[in-house]
Amino acid sequence: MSLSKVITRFPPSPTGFLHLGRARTALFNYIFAKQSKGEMVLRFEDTDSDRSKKEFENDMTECLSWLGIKYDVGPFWQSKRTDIYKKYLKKMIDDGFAYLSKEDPTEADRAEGRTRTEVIRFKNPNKKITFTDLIRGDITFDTTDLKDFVIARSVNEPLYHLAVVVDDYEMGITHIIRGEDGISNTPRQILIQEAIGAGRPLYAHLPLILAKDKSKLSGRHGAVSVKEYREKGYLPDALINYLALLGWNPGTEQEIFSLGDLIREFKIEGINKAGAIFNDEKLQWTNKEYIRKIPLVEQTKLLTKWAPGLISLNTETLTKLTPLVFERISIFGEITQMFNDGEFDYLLSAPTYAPEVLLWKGKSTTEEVSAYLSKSIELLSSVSDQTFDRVVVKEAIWTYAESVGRGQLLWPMRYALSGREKSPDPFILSELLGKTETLKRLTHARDLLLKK
RNA sequence: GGCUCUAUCGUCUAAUGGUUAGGACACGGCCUUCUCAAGGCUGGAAUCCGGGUUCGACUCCCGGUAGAGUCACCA
Repeated sequence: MSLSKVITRFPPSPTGFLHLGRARTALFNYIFAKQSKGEMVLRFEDTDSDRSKKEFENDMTECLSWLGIKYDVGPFWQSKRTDIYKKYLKKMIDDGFAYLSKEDPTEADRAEGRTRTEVIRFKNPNKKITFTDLIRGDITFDTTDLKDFVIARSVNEPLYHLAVVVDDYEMGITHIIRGEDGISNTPRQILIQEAIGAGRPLYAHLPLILAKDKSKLSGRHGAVSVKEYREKGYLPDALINYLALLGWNPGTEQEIFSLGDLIREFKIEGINKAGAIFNDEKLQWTNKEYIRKIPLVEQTKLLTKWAPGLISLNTETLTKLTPLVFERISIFGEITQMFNDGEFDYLLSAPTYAPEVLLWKGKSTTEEVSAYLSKSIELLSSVSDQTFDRVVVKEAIWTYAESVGRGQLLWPMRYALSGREKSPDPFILSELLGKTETLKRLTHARDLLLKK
């Protein structure tokens, strides 16, 4: 039992937008730190100045905050810590753990612009290293295969492994929770730890998030950044929920977890060993579960946010429309899609259509349908416009509709109101449009048939 | 290729020596129904292969096979 406080870290290199795999790593680090009453450090590993961009740093900070993943310490920038690395580098050289190595650039090196003639290499003791992974158990490597690897271009230009080890040591990191692709980096880093006299943190290597082809999920697989999922209209809580369950489960049949639930119930031993394929459909289902729990007023705001063209509708209509939309979408982007597909056009203006479409399955004649419409107009006219809602409208025409065959009336009625083959039912449409507009559209349809 | 990791329905997973191998997503069918959804009911679908250990292996051991990760003066 260690008495020291748990300190985890999330060390992205700002060379791209925050992607799902890294977000999940951050999530596990955060959850683990929180449930241990510990802290998480944020550190930008930007020693590669060519590839690191401020834009990506900002994206990472924003997405983390959007997801609700908070860091307690930092952020740190490795590019600002050169002096610290320099100190360790010099000591390692003095102690004989590293040395200046004369390099003779090969043809390939020259092609890649490596013309440096001196670098700092680690003096490999060539031994076997065994470390315990919290998820996988003992893992042994023979470091001989690593040769005398380069740890810095010069004392002022440290490379990844050196910077990581020094930082983890200086920042008091107790647990390194990272992706499985970090396993092969571990022996190198342990070697450096031993050289600088740092203790060994505990390791936990998470299974990778895989694409459909079972390879590591990456940019070439399409949308993989948190930013893109945010823009598609996913909820942060749903993304968190899905990501957490990809590779971890509580052993119960519970599928929905808030961040708080996760902090409470997470057990690092419950993490799986095998990589997991990222499945958009399950994510969508998860998102849908969350979307449904949003209060109506909030949903209505969301509706106009994702379909600004609806803003001209009055509040009452929007409020009635909201549940109709939310019962069929999984992500907010579908609202925009529906709007662009014209699914709400009937609310904004009277539809236009060819009169023939009013004949249900072609089983009735123009004369019959116009008569059905005339009768329904007559029936609806007697309904008070104060109580013109879906229940009353249904009551008013139901008996008649049954007598002529429901579809014979309901189909042309719905089509006359919406101008679409797929839409809410005619009763809801009537309520949405109001008595005046409903009668106007039905009359128009009837006249269209008579003229024919 | 070397090293390392992994292996239960199509996918995410439960079952840590004894279950008709469970759940979720997805898919099929039925009900409801003027359409599209939603909802209810329901169905099909898995322990990679071969040896052990054991009264008994999804589970433990060994060997295959397959997949993945990693092998930079990137991180």
